[in-house]
Amino acid sequence: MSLFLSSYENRLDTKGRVSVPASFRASVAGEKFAGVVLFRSFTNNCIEGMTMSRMEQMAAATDKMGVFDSELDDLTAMLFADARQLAFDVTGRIVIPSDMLAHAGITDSAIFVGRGNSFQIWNPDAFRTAQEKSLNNLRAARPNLKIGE
Amino acid sequence: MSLFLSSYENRLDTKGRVSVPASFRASVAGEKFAGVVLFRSFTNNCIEGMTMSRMEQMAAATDKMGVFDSELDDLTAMLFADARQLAFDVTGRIVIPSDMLAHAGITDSAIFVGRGNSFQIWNPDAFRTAQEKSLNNLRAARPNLKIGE
DNA sequence: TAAAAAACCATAAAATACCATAGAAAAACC
DNA sequence: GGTTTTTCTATGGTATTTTATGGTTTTTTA
Repeated sequence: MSLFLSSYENRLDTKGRVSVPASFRASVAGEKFAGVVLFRSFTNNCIEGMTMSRMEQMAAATDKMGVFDSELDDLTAMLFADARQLAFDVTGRIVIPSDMLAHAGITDSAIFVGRGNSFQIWNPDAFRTAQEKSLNNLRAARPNLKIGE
Repeated sequence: MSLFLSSYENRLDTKGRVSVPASFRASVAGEKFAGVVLFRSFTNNCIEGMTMSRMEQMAAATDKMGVFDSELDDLTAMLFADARQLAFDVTGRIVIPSDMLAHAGITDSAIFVGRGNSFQIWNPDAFRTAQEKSLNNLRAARPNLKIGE
């Protein structure tokens, strides 16, 4: 799987269909499941997206914690119960379930935002506002990221 | 076996028949037993469900515990004595035994909840309450799940 | 033989596949 | 380098299939 990069704004049609950006589809190409897995973000009013194999990695991780371990119980409950697997149609579109659209406040168009190993889907205006805020936070905080050791 | 994802609410008819969600049936497709194994959850008022091969994995896992471990006695009693294997009918329905329905408080409709390598069956209202609680726990705890090593 | 379980049949709604097209991007060409 | 041709992408509409669900009949079993 190659990285999900850049942002693409696409329109939803009357049936809620929306094209997954071609570049994102290319990132999924080669996976055994030709589509994506979506779930509602816990932290933002947006939708989280990833490949099925990444989801399977998470399932494998929970197996290592013991079947009756309660620690990750809440997380896996939310993650798997809320997740939806959506296959691409012939032209590379998916239908985003209405509860997810509601959660993200998406109506007629959505923006797909690359996040490396995963991506997010936002209401375009909400995304731009959030980006502005992130930028201001960064300017205020001046994070001390070091690349060289 | 592919993952059990998402949640689906289905109705029970007068004979107690209920459709197993198509996507869950797809997850079972290819297994040597065309159906599911159910047992009463000991952590929640719900029903645990999985494939037969997953059940066999659990049997293998119990072998790793001490043969005269008293915990093992209780566990195997619940796991294997309580378990029922239910085959799909032609349209993909099963009849959930009445003692299990009683344990989960299910009457006229049930919600099938994906949990990755397994799934659960809940009374819909009870499930929504439990999910709400899980979400609140998550927001309070901010779990730090790492996929990459 | 009566009751329970399984197999069979039917259908409306929802999901999915199919077809078509205009514009944008990429490639080929002069 | 600029122009033409081709390919690809996003998007719209229609047709087909699948799914969930109800009811009836046949078979099993106790």
